Amino acid sequence: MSSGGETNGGAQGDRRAETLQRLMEVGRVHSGVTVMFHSAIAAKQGLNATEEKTLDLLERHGPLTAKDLARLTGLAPASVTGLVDRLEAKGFARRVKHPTDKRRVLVELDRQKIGELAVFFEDWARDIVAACEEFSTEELETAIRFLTVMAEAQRTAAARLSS
Amino acid sequence: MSSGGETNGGAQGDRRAETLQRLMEVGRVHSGVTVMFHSAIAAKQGLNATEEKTLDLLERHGPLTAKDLARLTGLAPASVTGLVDRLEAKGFARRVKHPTDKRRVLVELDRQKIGELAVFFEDWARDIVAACEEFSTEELETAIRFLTVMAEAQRTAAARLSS
DNA sequence: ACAAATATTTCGTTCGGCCGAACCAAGGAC
DNA sequence: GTCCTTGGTTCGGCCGAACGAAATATTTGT
Repeated sequence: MSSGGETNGGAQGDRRAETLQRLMEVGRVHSGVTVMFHSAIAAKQGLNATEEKTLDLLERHGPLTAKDLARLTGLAPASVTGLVDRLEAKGFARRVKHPTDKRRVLVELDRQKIGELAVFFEDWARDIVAACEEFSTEELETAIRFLTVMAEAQRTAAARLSS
Repeated sequence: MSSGGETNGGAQGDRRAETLQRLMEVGRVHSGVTVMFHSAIAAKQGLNATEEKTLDLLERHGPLTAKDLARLTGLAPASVTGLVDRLEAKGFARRVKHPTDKRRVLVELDRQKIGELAVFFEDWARDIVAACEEFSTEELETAIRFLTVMAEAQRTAAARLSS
């Protein structure tokens, strides 16, 4: 499938370089739009960046204790209390008793609420699917592979920056 | 290139549906990572969301007056003064005299500073290019097309949400 | 049983960023 | 020239969200 062969100094190399150039550019634009879309959704539900991030953490890890959240978000314990209060007030999460340790508080997503939220994505998803019609299934497979690789690269880059 | 043909009720349709399913999933992950990467960069330079957005506006529109910025960001005029003060203090933009109207203030990017900032992206860009080696040039062209289409869909979705 | 450790909340404070109102210029109309 | 409008800034106040320290509740260790 892949071409490889970097040592080619001719017209093919030029074409590839030019393609990469365009890819970076369109990738930049795509990133910008993605961020905008994301923050538009957040704004729509009255969530700030911290709350958004917390919901993502809960999505990925399942229920977490306040201490875990403090660690993962980088907030002080006292701040987590307020954060969870807000999420509860808005209906996105709730406190539940820890099964064994009564000191701890588990915070879990309100699946119901998250589900309702999916309505926002519906016409977007429809647009996406419609837009995909101009791609063959093989091309979509390529896109999947591509997005996977890019996601990984960005993840490591983000980690590098945060350290 | 494109397959079309939706009315096929057999195995091919199943495969395509399943592919779309995976595409949505990997797209979701990619979006999340993109947002993280973006905010990691912003944090690294001590920029908040508003400042980030403003730099993006200046990037896209070129120099803007304070009034324009107020309109485009949705901030009150008084807030724009503070915003531009911060951007100036951090070296990302500067006030310049309006050529004809002495009342107005043009805000323009500091290209120098933006350039220095590109250093942050360098090893990231290298990773990207390296990661692209496993794709043929045709596949990259497909990725470009795909990203372009997705960007457009997200742009309209974001606009729909914001209205 | 009691002391030390652990998890979370409460309380009081601080800080950043936004706003409205008042306040200067600097145009533009008459 | 005078007056009104327009573009920006200054000032004072406000609010959300973060913090540290102290308080509370529960578990663990001896």
